[in-house]
Amino acid sequence: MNDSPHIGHAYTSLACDVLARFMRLDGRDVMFLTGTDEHGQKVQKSAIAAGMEPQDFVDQVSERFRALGGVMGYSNDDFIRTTEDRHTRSCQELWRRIKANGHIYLDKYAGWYSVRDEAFCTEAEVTDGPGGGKVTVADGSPVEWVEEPSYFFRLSDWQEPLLEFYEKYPQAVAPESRRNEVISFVSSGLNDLSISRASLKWGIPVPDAPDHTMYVWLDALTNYISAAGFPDTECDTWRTYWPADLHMVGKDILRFHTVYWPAFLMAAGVEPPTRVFAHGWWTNEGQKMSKSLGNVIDPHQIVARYGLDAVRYFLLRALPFGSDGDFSHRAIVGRMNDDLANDYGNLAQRVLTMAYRNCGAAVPQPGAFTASDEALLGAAETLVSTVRADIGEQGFHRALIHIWEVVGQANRYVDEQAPWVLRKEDPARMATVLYVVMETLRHLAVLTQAFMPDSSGRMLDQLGVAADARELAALGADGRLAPGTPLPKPKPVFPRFVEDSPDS
RNA sequence: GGCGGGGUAGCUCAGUCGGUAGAGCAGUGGAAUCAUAAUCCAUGGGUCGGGGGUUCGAGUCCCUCCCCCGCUACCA
Repeated sequence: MNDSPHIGHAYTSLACDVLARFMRLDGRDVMFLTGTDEHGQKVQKSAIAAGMEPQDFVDQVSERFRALGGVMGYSNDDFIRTTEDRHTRSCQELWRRIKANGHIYLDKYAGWYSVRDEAFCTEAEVTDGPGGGKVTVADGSPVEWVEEPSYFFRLSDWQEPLLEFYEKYPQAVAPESRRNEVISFVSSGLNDLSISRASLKWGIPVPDAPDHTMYVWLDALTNYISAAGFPDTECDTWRTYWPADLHMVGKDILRFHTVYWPAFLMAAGVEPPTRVFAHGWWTNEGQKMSKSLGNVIDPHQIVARYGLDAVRYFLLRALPFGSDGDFSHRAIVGRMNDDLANDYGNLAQRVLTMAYRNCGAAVPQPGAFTASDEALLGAAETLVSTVRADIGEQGFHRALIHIWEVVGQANRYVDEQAPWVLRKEDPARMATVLYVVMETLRHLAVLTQAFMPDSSGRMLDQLGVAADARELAALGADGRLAPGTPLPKPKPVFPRFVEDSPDS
């Protein structure tokens, strides 16, 4: 972390947030962790470039990441910084255990290091750069020659155990295509990994060898167990939450999380996390985002422009989770207006307004349900198990598609039943119809809470659903809306996005 | 070079065990008028990247070629 957060950072934690919120609504005990990794040469260089001391620099940048959580509405339980004491203790203990188990040895490193990638490179991975220096073949990052004493991790010993691990836990790397990549990489053989730098000061000192600083990825990855309480493996958080059920990462850091990290942990005798999900990257209006192009999307700006819940919805609905995607104005406006305002928001508005005006501003009293009524209610009540399964495998976009199938079904039901006709001809039947849709809306709003907490909460307010009756357990026939419950005057929940007129 | 994933309606994409192509958006026509002019219905003659093959029949299996993306390797 050496700069301000952008949409990619926001996306990673957003997915975690939706998952965490959904699990909590489902009665699960969740620990949702995020934070900042603050060590290494890259950070040190950025600090110098900014004319600051490293600590002051990371204080500032970390604060921006913490603030992002407020802007995006994250419900994280902890926020860890790798410059905290708890993390230093944890890292050094992890090192000691790996070393005590015989997996670390001292040697000399002579080779290339990419500061930008924070990775060591083989001779084959570098080439002559345009400016005369050497750069990586992969993305042209400058590399520098490093020749110094270094501690090494015997990664080469972990090829078989890792392959067995992937075999034993088929879900350990997702999506499937990433799992293939990782297995293919590990199968091709692993080299021992340099895990300390003698020439770097901004980092965690190696135990009993203070002139060495720990490799930034060994340091950074360890944050997960630091926050879980390591090395105190008797504490509640550790016993409850480790091994982690999921690490959510961008595809650029897949290897660190699925090869190095489980190997480090196994070498220390600690159980590795059971799943790592690598999500894709965003482009901006079809273009790769980069600082030099100046088209990096700032989460603050899009939230200010479109609203938080619209952004949250769009990011998770626009593409299959795991794929790359494009953020475009046209696309997000389409989702806002079509899915949110027209289909979902207007469904609520049209029905709530009728109930408010024609049923004494209260939840209507339903009569006997017809087959049509039962069909819609059944679809709504079945939804929870579908969505639970989707989210359980991080299929966020599938979950939303399934929810919106019921939104569409409800709109068709309203048109077929035509409660505005029933109002004159059969008010009792109208009350039943309105009740059925409101009960459907209750299910929809409860399920969309994880994605759009604020809007969904307002919709539940308008349905007269009590604050303590909004968990998944309240879904189904047992938790149905109580007829006679007073309703507030309906207000649109999802605003349409109206373009500024070009001549104004 | 190897491995993996793709190339399907104007756009974004679905297409299970092979049976003569689907959704959403956009467009067109209509219905309705409760509602955020929001909804609903009807309407999609696309060589399913090219070519060849298997089959009674292939986006859907096999071969080959082209293009895109990812991982990985190599460059005497």
